[in-house]
Amino acid sequence: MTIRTRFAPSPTGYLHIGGARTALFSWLHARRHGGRFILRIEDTDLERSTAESVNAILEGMTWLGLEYDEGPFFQTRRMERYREVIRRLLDGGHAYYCYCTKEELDALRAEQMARKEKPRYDGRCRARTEPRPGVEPVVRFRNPTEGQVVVDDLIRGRVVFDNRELDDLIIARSDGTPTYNLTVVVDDLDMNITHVIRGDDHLNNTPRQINILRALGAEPPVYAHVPMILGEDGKRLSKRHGAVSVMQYREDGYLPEALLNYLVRLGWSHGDQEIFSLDEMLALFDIKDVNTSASTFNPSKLLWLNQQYIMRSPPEHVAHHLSYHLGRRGVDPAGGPDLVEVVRAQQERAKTLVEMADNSLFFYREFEEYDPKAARKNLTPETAPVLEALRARLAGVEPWAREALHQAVLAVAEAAGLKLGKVAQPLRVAVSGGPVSPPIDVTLELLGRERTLARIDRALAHIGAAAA
RNA sequence: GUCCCCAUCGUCUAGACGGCCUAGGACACCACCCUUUCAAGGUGGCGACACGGGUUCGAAUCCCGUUGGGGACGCCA
Repeated sequence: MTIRTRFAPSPTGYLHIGGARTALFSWLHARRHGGRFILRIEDTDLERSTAESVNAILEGMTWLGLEYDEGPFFQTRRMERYREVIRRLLDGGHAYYCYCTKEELDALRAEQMARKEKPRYDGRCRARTEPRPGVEPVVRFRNPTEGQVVVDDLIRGRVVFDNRELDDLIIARSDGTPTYNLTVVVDDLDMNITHVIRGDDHLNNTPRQINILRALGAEPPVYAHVPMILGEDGKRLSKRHGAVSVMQYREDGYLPEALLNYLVRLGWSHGDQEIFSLDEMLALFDIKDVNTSASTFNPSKLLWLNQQYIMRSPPEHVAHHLSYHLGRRGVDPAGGPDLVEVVRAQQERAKTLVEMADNSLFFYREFEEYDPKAARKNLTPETAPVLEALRARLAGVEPWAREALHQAVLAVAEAAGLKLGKVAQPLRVAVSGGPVSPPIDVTLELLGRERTLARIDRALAHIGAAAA
């Protein structure tokens, strides 16, 4: 039997970190076993579901590269099917109409809480045969009152629930629309899902779903409940813990592989290995090896991983992603040095693509103003002669290439009796506007003779103006 | 409150069969080295088996309890 997994988000927000990891695990499990990965949008909550969220989720999946083989399927398009199943459950005596009002239910809950009991529906409409005038009924599933439900979870092991702890959950609202626990069961069944890989928060729903499945005469799929991701305060991950939206990480200059790598290591590991290519993940990941305990999201480790990926990835790949950020800054890389070469020069000095883009702007356009501190220290009347000497020397350097440029700068330093740094730093500030850049010879090579000379002139003018 | 789940450095984690663990790696942090800036890199340091009982010749590893944390308890998903 081919393995079929699914990712089933509800479109009430963006694709977040937790969802992305669950999706990754599902995707990995399917791909590793030659199975199929299905995307299903659980949009039965009309109030909160939005088309923008659907797009955001799709966009996030695409950016991460988690391709699905089937879908996206929308639950709102399957209403007929759910109605039919509800009918069947009703006819078979597995479900019944409940005419209790919200007020009654609230009162019941309050009483139970007061008695320190677990609040749950007491089944008072189970035996009702007559409708109650003026009340549109909901449909409740008639949960078994005895026995146990055993979940043999791939991650948690055997978990046993007592049916007495469960109540008769609502499967259809008074307007006739189906609720989550019903739609999930029907869809997983219809879509032949073999492995339900989802968040830990659904573990408690599992026995109910299994009971519905049994009432329908079906065999439950295999379950794997992955532990949650918590924020640094140990609470459920949310906005206040920083970025939780996957697409925000793109905006912040992360490479999708870095995020994926970070996510796969949350709750899973393979010895001491930290870096996993997609192929390695595919070869090594086993859902059974996933941890049972929740883990805390650690932004600084993600940042480190991102830097590792920026350093280790082929420059062409990084350039591809970098051009997105350059574009956001209104820069067209075609108007300057080869972007791939710029990446090569910057690869070891950027933790994010945003940082790299910002630090590379000067290659493509005139910087607005000098970094004040760097200018104050390096563009002074004392350094003016050095810059002039550099200008004269650089004007005639042949070829305009790294080694020759290095020799030229070195020669100026020696002639002035200065250490290399004393010459290189003013030059760096002059050409880049700030105190940081790739090695000076590389920087000059990329910048080109024309721009280099023009910027030295600009720096000289700046010194003159400041002195006046 | 009730039910379910969880528990190794601040964080992510290694830890088959209990002995190889004076508990390993990574991030972060600190120091030093390298260095034309910033980085990268190198070396070292800091730092944990929640607690209490068992079982055993021997427990981070097994059992029980305590404590702590998380989740669920909706006409949300």
